[in-house]
Amino acid sequence: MQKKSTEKQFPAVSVDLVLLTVKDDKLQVALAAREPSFKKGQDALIGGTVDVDQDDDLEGTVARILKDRGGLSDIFVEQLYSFGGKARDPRGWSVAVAYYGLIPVTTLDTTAKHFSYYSVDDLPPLPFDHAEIVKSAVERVRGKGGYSTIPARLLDKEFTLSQMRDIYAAVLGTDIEQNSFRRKVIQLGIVTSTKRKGFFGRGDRPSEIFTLTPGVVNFDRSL
Amino acid sequence: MQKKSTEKQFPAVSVDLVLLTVKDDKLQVALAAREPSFKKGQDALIGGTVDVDQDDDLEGTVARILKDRGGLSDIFVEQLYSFGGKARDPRGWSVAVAYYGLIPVTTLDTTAKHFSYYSVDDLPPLPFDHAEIVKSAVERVRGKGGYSTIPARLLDKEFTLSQMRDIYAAVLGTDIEQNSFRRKVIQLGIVTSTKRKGFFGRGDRPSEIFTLTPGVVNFDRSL
DNA sequence: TCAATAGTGTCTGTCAGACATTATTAC
DNA sequence: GTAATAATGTCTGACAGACACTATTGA
Repeated sequence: MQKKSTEKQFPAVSVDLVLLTVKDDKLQVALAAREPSFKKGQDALIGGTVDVDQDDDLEGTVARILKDRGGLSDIFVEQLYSFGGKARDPRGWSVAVAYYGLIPVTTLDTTAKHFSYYSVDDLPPLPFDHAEIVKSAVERVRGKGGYSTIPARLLDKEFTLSQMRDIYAAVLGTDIEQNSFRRKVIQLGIVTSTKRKGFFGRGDRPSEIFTLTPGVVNFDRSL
Repeated sequence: MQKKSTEKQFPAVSVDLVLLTVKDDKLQVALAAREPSFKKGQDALIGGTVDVDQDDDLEGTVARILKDRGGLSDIFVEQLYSFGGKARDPRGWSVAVAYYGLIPVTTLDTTAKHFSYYSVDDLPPLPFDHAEIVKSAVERVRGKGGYSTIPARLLDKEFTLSQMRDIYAAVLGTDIEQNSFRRKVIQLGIVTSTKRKGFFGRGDRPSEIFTLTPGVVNFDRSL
């Protein structure tokens, strides 16, 4: 669509990722020091501009950024919202397509070394409208968390129901009754037993190890 | 962010609106004949490119388009999803920030004259990825419809509970039990009685006239 | 009177929350 | 044995769905 200099001007388009994990039983966001000259060095959302030559689509931009900035691939991400206007960046009209991603803390510990982590309830000052973007992401995850398997993306592939419950409690910020949780995730087929037992939990008694049942993402009943 | 000709190229950014209404007890989408030279005249989503000089932000773009194309203002709209990539428009990399809007059919009848209406379950061929965008919008409205007052935006300010139930049934595509619906919307304070009665419904017996209670948007229980 | 829609009363099965109880390990 | 966590049993109140019933109008 871009042709001559008489052509219409388009806004700058970037992708920003709210990368979330659960660390110390709290929902935390991974931030990275900015690399562009503007506000260089300040902790901000992991992001970058769309590259129309390299990227096939917006998801491609997200994947490229995750690879470049953190050496990460195959991360669960979902589009959040697009923020666009002339005021959000002093350099001019811009559009940020925001995504959020969920990643087990074990994956972050073994790969991405360059991130800083902050509890989502206690953020440092962030540039542009990044604070608002984080807030939206947390709202979305907390909102959908009660009736979807999205928070389970913060777990390793194999997990115990105690671990799963802890993750849900951390994401939702509430206590969850043990038996209700068990009944539900088992009855609705959300998890599948591996028939093996292990000590992944924190207890003395070994617990059954589960995996997510493929394909189950939403459930009607609430937690 | 745009400076010299050595500057990075950005994708074209446009806004597309899925304008929905309930007509003949069916959820329908309003389409307009395209004005740009490319595919001119074909029915497509109501949309246009962001104008960095005229528009303050994306919502401003939506408002301008609604005004220009249909003479409409103060319409309920909500951002849906952003579609971006190099393949969706043969002219090159583009980003469409999609919105959906809900409007009472009475408003459309008295103002916007230039739209065509199609049942969302029986769409004509649409350019670009507009069919996919409509599908997303319908999924979103159906999904959120069961536990939010969003479908009520398809009603006039004053309405009877029968009308409201008809709208919800049309949006969700299901029958809704009369008494459950009444109990719920009244108990949860979703509607407020005007204490007046009228014949807005389709029956012989006059029915109580309600308005939406301001501020109530989501409810925990399902329909 | 009847037809049509508005509105109410009530039963029942399901389920989340609460909480008590039993099971299996480490020490 | 005790401490700790895993897993199960069971009661209860809330509520959605179903459906019968009453109320108020036009014709």
